[in-house]
Amino acid sequence: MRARLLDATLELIIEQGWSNTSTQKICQRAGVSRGAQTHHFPTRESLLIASVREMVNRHQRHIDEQLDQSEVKFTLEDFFAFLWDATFNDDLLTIWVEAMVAARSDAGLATVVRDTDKIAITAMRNIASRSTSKTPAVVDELGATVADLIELTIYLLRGMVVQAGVHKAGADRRRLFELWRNLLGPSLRGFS
Amino acid sequence: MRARLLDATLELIIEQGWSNTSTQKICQRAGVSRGAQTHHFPTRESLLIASVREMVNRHQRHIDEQLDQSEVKFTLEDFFAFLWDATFNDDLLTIWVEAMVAARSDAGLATVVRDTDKIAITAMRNIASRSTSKTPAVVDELGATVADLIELTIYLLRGMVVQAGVHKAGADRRRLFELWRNLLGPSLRGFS
DNA sequence: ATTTACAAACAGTTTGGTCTGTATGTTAAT
DNA sequence: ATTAACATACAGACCAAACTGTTTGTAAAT
Repeated sequence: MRARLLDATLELIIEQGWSNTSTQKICQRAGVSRGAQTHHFPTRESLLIASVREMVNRHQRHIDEQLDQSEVKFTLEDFFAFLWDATFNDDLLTIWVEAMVAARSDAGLATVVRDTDKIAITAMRNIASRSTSKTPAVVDELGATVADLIELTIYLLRGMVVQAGVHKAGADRRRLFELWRNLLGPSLRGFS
Repeated sequence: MRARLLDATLELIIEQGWSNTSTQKICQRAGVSRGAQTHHFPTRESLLIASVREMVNRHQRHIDEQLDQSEVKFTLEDFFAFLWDATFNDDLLTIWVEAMVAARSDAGLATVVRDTDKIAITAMRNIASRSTSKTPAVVDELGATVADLIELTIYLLRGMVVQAGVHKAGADRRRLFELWRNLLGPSLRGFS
């Protein structure tokens, strides 16, 4: 029942956006009474936050499985492919951007988002470290670290997600992302 | 009176976000009766859209002035500095991101945003062409064009804006952006 | 005299949160 | 073994607030 509520919430955030996701719509879609909802989640905010947390957790578990599987061979190519998938073959980042934008004008939500965001970014770093050599220190003469490049890439993808919300066609985005990966090539060479 | 409404609208979008910007609040802040508001802008959407248009136009005028002034000396460094300013020393992009995210779940708004977005991006391209040599064709062996690099940069900045909404501190963002500029350097070398 | 600019009340809907009620346990006492 | 006390999970009505859009009214201007 909790699960049904969380699922319905995520669906609605995707379809109608953060602010158009009301508790009433959620209950209707989940086939749950409003009473049951308030029992499990006394406020709207707690429900939305819980749903986002749930999604992040699911994704995290999914990642862990995938990592445990491939164990050895995990190149930088793989890492970029992974980032792309997580961004555009999944609604994770769309929901996350919705949450971040909503958090800008909601102090309570902002603290939650801040914390989860840091966790997510360091998770990315850890994944990347599996595809690089042991010490992810300075990479090139510019003073860039692998962490920096990952952070830039994440920002880029977020910007692309915002764009994708309006311009559905994505062939060009794909090309641009590969271009970016190639631009990073020189800085990352010697690592993979 | 129209102007007062538009100003109040933009202020509220900044402070409280797109969806929390109601016509009532706008009227209250602008010191305008609700009757006057409905006279000039019959629907909420028309008012919000008009305010965004107004902001884009103001910015455009501002750009034109600045360009007419500097006329000759306008390097790529200048261009990146300009982009940074337009992004973080101005609320333009914050509002624009709010609009884009809202447009994802509002078909009517989406068409407006799409059009304005294309105009804005080509405007950026034109500005950049003032700092590059005449033919902005393929730049390097990767097949990147100047337009591609600009588009990537705009996406990056959008992602950073989303981030900035939650993490106010921006020293690190500044550093990352300069790193980005330097990464693009090799591809742009020979142009400025 | 007719259009324009503004004012203000109103209607209808939607919202989030509260409140009361009910059914199903579960524990503890006798 | 039965009863009393309490907790949990759900249902649904209710409410005050906020919202958008409409409508009616008024004053000024051309």
